[in-house]
Amino acid sequence: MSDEQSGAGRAELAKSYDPKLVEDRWYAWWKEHGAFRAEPDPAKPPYCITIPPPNITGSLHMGHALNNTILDAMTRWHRMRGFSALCLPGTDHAGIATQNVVEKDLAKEGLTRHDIGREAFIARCWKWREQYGTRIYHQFERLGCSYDWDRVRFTLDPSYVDAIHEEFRRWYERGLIYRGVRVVNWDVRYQSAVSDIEVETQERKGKLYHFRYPFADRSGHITIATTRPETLLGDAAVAANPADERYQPLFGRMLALPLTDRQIPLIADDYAKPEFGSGAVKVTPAHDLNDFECGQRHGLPQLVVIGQDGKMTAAAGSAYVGLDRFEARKRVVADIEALGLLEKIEDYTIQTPVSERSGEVIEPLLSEQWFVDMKPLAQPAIDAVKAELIHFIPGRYQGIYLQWMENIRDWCLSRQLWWGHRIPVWWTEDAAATGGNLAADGRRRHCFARSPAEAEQTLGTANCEQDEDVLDTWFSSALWPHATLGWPGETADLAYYYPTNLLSTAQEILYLWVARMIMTGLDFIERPADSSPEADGLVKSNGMRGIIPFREVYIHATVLDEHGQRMSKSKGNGIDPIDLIEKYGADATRFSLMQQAGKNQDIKYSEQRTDVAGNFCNKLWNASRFVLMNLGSDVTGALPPREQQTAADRWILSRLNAAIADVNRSLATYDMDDASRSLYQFFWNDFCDWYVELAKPRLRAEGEERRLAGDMLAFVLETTLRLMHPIVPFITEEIWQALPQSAAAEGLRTISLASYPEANPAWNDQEAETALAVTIDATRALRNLRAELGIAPGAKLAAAVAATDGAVGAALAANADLIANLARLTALTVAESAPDPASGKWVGTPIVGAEVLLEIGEALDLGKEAERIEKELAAVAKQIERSAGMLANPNFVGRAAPEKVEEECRRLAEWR
RNA sequence: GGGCGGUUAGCUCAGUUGGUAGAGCGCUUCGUUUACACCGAAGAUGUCGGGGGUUCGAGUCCCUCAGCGCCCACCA
Repeated sequence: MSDEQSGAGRAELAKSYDPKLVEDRWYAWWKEHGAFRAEPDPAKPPYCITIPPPNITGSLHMGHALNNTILDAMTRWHRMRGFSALCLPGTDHAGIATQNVVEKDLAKEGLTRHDIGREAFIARCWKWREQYGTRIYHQFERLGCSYDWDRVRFTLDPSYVDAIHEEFRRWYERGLIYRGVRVVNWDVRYQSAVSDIEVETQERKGKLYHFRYPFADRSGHITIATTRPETLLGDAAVAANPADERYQPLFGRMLALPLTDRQIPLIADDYAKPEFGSGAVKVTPAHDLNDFECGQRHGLPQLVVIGQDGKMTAAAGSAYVGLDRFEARKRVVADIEALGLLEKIEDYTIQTPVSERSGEVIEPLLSEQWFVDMKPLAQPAIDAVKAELIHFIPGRYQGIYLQWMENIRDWCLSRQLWWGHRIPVWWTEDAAATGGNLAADGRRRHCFARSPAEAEQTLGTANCEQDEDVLDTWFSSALWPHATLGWPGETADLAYYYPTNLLSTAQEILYLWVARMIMTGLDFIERPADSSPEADGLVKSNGMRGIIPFREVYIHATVLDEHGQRMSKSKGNGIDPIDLIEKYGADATRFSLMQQAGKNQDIKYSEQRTDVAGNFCNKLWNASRFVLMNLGSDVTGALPPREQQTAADRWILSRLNAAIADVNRSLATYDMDDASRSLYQFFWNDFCDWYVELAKPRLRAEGEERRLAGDMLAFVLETTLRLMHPIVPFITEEIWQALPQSAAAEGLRTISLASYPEANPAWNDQEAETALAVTIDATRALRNLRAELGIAPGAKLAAAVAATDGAVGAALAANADLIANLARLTALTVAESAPDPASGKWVGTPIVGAEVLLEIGEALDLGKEAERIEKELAAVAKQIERSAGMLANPNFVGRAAPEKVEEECRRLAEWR
């Protein structure tokens, strides 16, 4: 950084704070000087966060802004506390999302991916990623995130491919990854399977159709109900509950399936619920998960009548083949009606599965896919959380996590896409092949291989091909914490930074991502049980300890718009954090987010809050400007010795100490709202409103007094800046650089590497707190008296404070300057002699431990004074009534804690 | 159908182990005291969603009802 930017020797700071002149400049400087670079350092404790990698298609939204501010604040906090703090950034290749944008690009040229072929398409994806995929990094920089950009990772990096291969190989060889024919969630638009957790259930208005299925011998019929008539063409049976007396005599009889020439049996299966409709349900094994399972129990045929393209297959019959599934639905209903088999149609609310990515109605479809057997992986992940090796914050998410993990189902891994990690499995139909595994069809063989050569070697034939599918994107993100640190290599980073400390994310990916990282971490990262701390993981059957990926999981709130609506592109109600940064600055944006980031489930974001946070930054700026303007060359910012401190000095140190303790405590528990509140109140109310005002006369003094006042101001301000820095990094750096203490900094001169304030019990000062409490109370009471009595602003009257409490009296006696200040702050004069209330020239009002008196003399407006006294009397009478009432209650006196009773006695005495 | 989180001033939200309800914004009235009008001073504003219980005492603990939101779930 050049001299004119360094701050030292600056003539004068601008009158109001302009983040634009500050933020980009400091970020560039931090980056250039490697302020956020982290290296394993045995002399320091490690602190590590691997940020949730945003999709390369993504741009910064409010959720990112919230989360990354939390991550950055935690990183900066630890870095300042002497940790080797690494916050590792990266992006996710986002299979479906990226493929979608690239396909849209192609569509503009009138092309589909099939026109250009797999290789060219993937090349286009890479090109797109180079052009747009790193935009979000710059946005993180705008936000002030102190990430180590030398370690940025992408889920398709060559080293990441190694990690994927290792993951796949281990699970494949253990038989956890298997090939299965199942009903999967089929996304018709992408023509790919999607996982259960990427399917969202929406309530949609639909119809419930009641059809009659005649018996094959024409001796009557059975009525069934369905919401998906087109699946009738694939029916393999009708089921009724075995306990259902209506159907008991009929089980085993055959029905003539309408619109087809097939006959299907009436079977008994308790999946049919007698109370629903007629109690009989049609069974379509290839197009419904329940029906599939039912079909397996009864050995029913699996007839696929809807194809991967969402159109009816040949198996649906010549009348329907090629029709879109929804068109076929209409046709089937019409044809059933024409046959006189339509009993009725009811309006019905259908729980409709919808693909989160495409918005298309999911088609349950029988297909062959790769799956992961999750149960053996889930168990350690359950045990580790139950053993509290991983903490959830807020704690309620532990239960939510456990409940889901205990009911986990197998994970469909394969996706029929091109952009992603291609499945490292090779197939052959070569009868001469001997290696690998025999597929279920008894014909093909498959094996794991990283390359064609490896496949050829394992299978024993060159006549083989790699699996066409790619892996679910979450298969790669599941490895994020350890893969970014170098796994499967045994790197220094992995040894030092793993397990990481914090994973903070949105609640909707608790299962999708968090749970899976826990499973992969515990499964893949192993350290000798005797050398690795118990808190890092669980001992496995092989005697090694499996290591957790992170110690704490913080689930942050969802940012909603000011009306409580989810922000979405389609509603157009989204707020762009970059717009906020442009308008109010990154610090204001961060501070307002932190103020709202408590343990709440959602945040209704209103721009007004950012505006207010901007005012706070301006206040910080101006108070700092005032301090800097009053520093002489003799001011070093060193804390004056205690005997040279005034009561106000000791008071502000006492308040500062409370704030330091509070902020540290709050950050440790992720109560970012409490931390922000403490900073705001300490700085604005204690420091600006009182301390700076009390310091003004001293700053106008000459010599030693002025220097001491300057040292105190600089000391408190500098400490406060360090205390605030994790939340508002830019403005604190800008001001800090201008303070005398920064010149003394060792190493790289930046607040981001300065030490974080720690609570110092020696600063607690009850006497100073008492002295200042009475000063503040008396000032307020006198101002109030002036206002209520309608005393003109210019009128100089005498004031006095008479202590009614010993400690208050002692504090006042010991600090004569406080009374002088009080007079200045209320524009009154100090009474020269002890006031004589009997003179009738004085009015008074009680405060805690004292009475304040104002010599009003002939200026007294009797009407206003009577009004004021009446109001005061009423308030006191109410207090007395309450205290007396409580003390007259034998139950209170007998059962309440003795100190509570005493407290009421004291109060009553005081009011009287 | 299960599970979870809210319901406190006009608005957005804090309220630690039960002991006289707080902040910011907004509102009213003053104020050009050379850090700040993105400011300062003073002030008004609450049956703490309803009902019941425990307790000397409940915004805080228990039960119940209402209403809002979120997550999970294979009922045609």
